[in-house]
Amino acid sequence: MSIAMSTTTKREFGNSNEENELRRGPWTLEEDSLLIQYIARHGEGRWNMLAKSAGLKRTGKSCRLRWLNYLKPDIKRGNLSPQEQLLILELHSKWGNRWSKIAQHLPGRTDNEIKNYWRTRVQKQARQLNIESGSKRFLDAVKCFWMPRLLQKMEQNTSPISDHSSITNMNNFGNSFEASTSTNNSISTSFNVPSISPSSQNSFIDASSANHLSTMSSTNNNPSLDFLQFSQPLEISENSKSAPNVLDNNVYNCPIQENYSIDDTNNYGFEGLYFDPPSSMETCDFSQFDFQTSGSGWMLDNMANSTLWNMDAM
DNA sequence: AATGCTATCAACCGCAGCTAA
DNA sequence: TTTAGCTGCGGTTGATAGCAT
Repeated sequence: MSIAMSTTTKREFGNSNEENELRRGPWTLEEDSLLIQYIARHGEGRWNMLAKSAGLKRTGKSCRLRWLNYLKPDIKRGNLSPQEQLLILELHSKWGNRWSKIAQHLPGRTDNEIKNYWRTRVQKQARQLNIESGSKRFLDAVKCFWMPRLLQKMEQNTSPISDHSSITNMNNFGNSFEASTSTNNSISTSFNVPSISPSSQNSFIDASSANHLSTMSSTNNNPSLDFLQFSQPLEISENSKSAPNVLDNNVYNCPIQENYSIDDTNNYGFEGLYFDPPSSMETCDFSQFDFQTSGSGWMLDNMANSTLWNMDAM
C-alpha cells in the first residue's frame, strides 16, 4: 500500500506554484493510479516519455522505480521467508552486491528489497560480530551460524506442530548438530555447528556455545582460517534467469552439505528437506570470530540474553 | 505523556553501459 | 567516431513507526 502524502515534506517539490516542477518524495494514490492505468494501456518502458504522456510530474527514473519496486502486480510483499533469506545469503556469497542479479532468483522480490534486507539485517549482525560484512570471516560466520539457524527454522515450519516439541531427537556431538523428527515427513538434519540449544528461541548461540567460543577464542590468539572447509558453491549459472530456488524440485550444492534435495510439497517447499551427513565432518573454527565488542568486553559473556544471530529479528 | 533512539524501507542520486542518430 | 539520451544498478538518504526510557 502506498504511503500517501498527507503533508508536504522537504523531499517534495518546494514551490507548489510551479506547475511544471517535477514532484519528488512519496507517491500519492493518484499518481500510483495514473501510472498503473497508463502501463496497463501502453505497457512499460520508455520511461521519460511515459512520465510525460501519463501526465505525471515525475522523472522517468522515478516512474520506473515506483513501478518496478512497488506497483508491479507480481511484487511479493511481506517478510522474507527463511528459504529466501538462505538463498540471498548464498547468492550474495557467490556474487556480492549484485542485487539485481540476486533478485532474479527470488521471484517477486526486488533488488531494492534485497539490498535493504542485507543492509539492515545482515550488516547489523556483522557489526555485532565486529567483523567486516564482506569479509571471508563474515561469510564463514554466516555459514556456521546463520544458515544452520535458518534451516532449523525452516524445519520447524515444516512440522505439523510449529514449536520445538516436534523435534524428538536433538543432540550435540561436539561441533556437529543433529535434529530429527518423528513425523511422517522424516526430516533429518545435521550441521557442523557448536551446541545449538533447541530451546533457544531468541539467541542462536546459547550459553554453552558461548563458553565453547570463549574457550576457543582464549586459547587461540592467532586464529587460522585454514581448516575451514566450506563453500561448496551453488551451481547456478551466471546467465540463468530461472530461479534455482527453494520452490523448485531442485537438487543443488549448498555450503553446508554436498547436496540437499527439496520437495515442493509444503508451504515452503521444504517438507522433504534432507541433509546427508558429510563423509568427512566439516568443522568451523570459532576462534576466528572476534566476539569482542568495542570496549565492552566479551559479547559472549552474557550470550543467553544476547540478540546476536537473533533469527526472530531477521 | 514526552522524548530519544533504532529499525525499516521507499525514494533519490550518481555513475556506467548501451544505443541510436 | 562522437555524442546525447535513456536505462539500470548500487549506494545513500530521510521519513516514519515502534520501542525504550
